[in-house]
Amino acid sequence: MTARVQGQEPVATPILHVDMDAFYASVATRDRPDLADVPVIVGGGHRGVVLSANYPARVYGVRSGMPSTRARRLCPDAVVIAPDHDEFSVVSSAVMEVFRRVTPLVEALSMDEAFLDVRGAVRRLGPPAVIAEQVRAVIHDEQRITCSVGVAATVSVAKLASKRAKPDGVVVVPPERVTTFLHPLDVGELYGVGEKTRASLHRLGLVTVGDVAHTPVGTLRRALGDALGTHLHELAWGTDRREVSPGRSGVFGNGGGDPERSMGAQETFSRDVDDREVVLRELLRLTSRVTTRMRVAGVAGRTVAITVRFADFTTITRSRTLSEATDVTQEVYRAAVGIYDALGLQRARLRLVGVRVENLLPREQVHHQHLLGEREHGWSEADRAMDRATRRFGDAAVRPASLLG
DNA sequence: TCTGGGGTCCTAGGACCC
DNA sequence: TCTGGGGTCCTAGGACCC
Repeated sequence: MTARVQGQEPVATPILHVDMDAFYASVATRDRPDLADVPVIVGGGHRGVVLSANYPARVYGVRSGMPSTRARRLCPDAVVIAPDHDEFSVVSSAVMEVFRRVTPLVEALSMDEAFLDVRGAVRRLGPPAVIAEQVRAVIHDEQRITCSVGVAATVSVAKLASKRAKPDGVVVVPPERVTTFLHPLDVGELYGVGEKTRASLHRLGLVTVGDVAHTPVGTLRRALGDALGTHLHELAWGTDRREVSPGRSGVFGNGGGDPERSMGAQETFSRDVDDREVVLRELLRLTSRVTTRMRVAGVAGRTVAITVRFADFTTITRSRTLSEATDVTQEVYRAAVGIYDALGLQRARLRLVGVRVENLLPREQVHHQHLLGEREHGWSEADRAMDRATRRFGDAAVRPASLLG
């Protein structure tokens, strides 16, 4: 397949997937040459998980997402560093800026990886593989961290290629070598295939990507559902046509500015909790965190959902849709408490609670039927006053009375 | 002292409407 | 005395990704 743009020669492999190597660990140690060859784990507080492990730590089997207790057992000598999220976002922004110097067609998938469509840059900068090396050199010079790049005709193949390139390399997969590249891979490598789906596929006797490719779509759809079945078959042949979309990052298909999104916050208690007052205070904290972010983003939402995780790790979510979208702390909190009380938990031991607001839309689109002077209006004013004070005096300056002390 | 926190999308069932 | 069909909204849960 070749991509064409008017006035430009076709480019066989216009898509780059750039992925930082052990991003958090690399950033955390870039000023610590003494840690270069020492196992390093970022994250992993009390009841936490590993955010990132450098390559020396990975030798011991440490992986990101692993419970920190297990990681320390595997590698007791590892240096554990607390994450500095502010620094991560600064580096992330700088890296994304490097990408945008190459092309405006950049889709950030997360802090540390992005797709680049470079078909418009080849005249200026050279073939995609050359661009890939330039990007790597610039990031290394400016940020002192390494990254790996996959180069291919499609985003899904580019993503798999960057994994193959790790660490600190480039892999180009030309169109004529796509199936040769894909088919020997384990099905678990495909984007969207996790533990459960991999197990389902294994039960069907499908172990490699090639196995999936040579299975009728109908079989896959019956086993995995319409969407996933169809999608995996495309991925297995490298025929997925999803474009790089600079707007939003979507997991499946091409989203293209879909407004249906959510914002939430959740927190694991340092010790399991069975006291209603403690839970409610936490719900208020989390709600306030979420609604503050919503007001900054200029969005409101109609559906309030809470998550409750019990001591045994079973997790439930319950939601309630309001008649009107809101960004008012007290309204979201009232809904959250209503949902919580409806659960009727009698001193159950809770590990975590969370609050999420869904069905977000731009605040301008919320039509207010509230009468002036109604209570809601007062709460909204109070929120905005809090926001202003927070901006001027910082987070600790202003908070609901029940969160004091 | 196992198992974070921020998200997205899909599925399935029930209610409700035409 | 046998059961329609969509379509949309809402809710709950599950799977997945980084």
